[in-house]
Formats: sequence, structure tokens, C-alpha cells
Amino acid sequence: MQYWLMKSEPDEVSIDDVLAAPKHIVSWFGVRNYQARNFMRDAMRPGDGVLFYHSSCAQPGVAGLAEVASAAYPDATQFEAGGKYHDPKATAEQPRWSAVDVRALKKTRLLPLAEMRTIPALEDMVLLQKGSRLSITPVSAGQWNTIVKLLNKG
DNA sequence: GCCAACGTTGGC
DNA sequence: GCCAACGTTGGC
Repeated sequence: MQYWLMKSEPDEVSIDDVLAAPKHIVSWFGVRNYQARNFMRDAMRPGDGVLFYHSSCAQPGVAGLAEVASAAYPDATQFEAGGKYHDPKATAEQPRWSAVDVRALKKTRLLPLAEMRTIPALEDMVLLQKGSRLSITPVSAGQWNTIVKLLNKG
């Protein structure tokens, strides 16, 4: 059992959007960064905890709790010629990019990035490191517990 | 819109 | 393999 933080632009897919989807599940496609892909393909397991993070918006921060709902599978958008996520070097035999299913569990209060930066127990979070841009980052059990408590505190 | 930081590409 | 140029991310 591991924990992750996954960034989504709420203009694209917000926590509300996922909760409105059938079974509260969406496919996490479109990742085009090798490190993030490797986390999905090599380390994520169904049931892993996910902090659903809203990025590139007025109020960046953790907006909900979710879980990994599938093993990794080839991201179909890499094969879509002319599509935004097309990768001409990817083939069905040798897919390059992976996706996983993510199930939203609950919307929480927004835990702003700025507040997270003030919490000493979170200072080692990959998200908070200088220059960190990864859309999927690991979260330690201690960081997860700290954040869940902060979310419940309201 | 700005810009720091990072990742990728491609010439050599 | 080096590295300059370019593109992207994402907070502010």
C-alpha cells in the first residue's frame, strides 16, 4: 500500500467531475513524462491512496481523496493520429505511455498549497521541493496521515 | 502575463 | 556524449 499525489487542472478534470463520473472512476490518461509514467506502470497498485490535487488554478491545493482503481494499461490516446496526446513513436506492440483508473472517494475542504508549505511535517514532500513539476509524486505514510488530519480539521 | 525550473530534442 | 535551444509546467 502506497500513497500518491496526482495533479489535475480543475478546468480539465476536477474532483467534482470525477465524483460525477460513473462509479466515480476516470482514466488518468495523457501523462507524457517518463518519471510519472514509471510510477504508474511500475509502482501503483489498486487500492493505493491518492491525494487529488488541483493545479494551474486560482486555488492550487489538495481538493479530495481518491484511490488507484486499476493496474496500469497502455494509454490509448498515444495511438490517436492527429490527437493532442498522439505519440508517433508508440506502437501497439511497443506502447510508450501508460494510464491507470482513479476512483474519487470524497471531496474535502481545499488544503491550499500555501498552507501545506507551512506544515513542518510536510516539508519533505516531493510536491513542495523547489522546481518540482511532476504530475504524479509519491507521498509517505506520515505525510498522508498528516494531510488527512488537516483535511478533517476543516 | 511573467518567469524559474525542468525535460526533450537534435546538431555536432 | 555534450549542450544550446526550445517547449512545458505551474505558482504567483
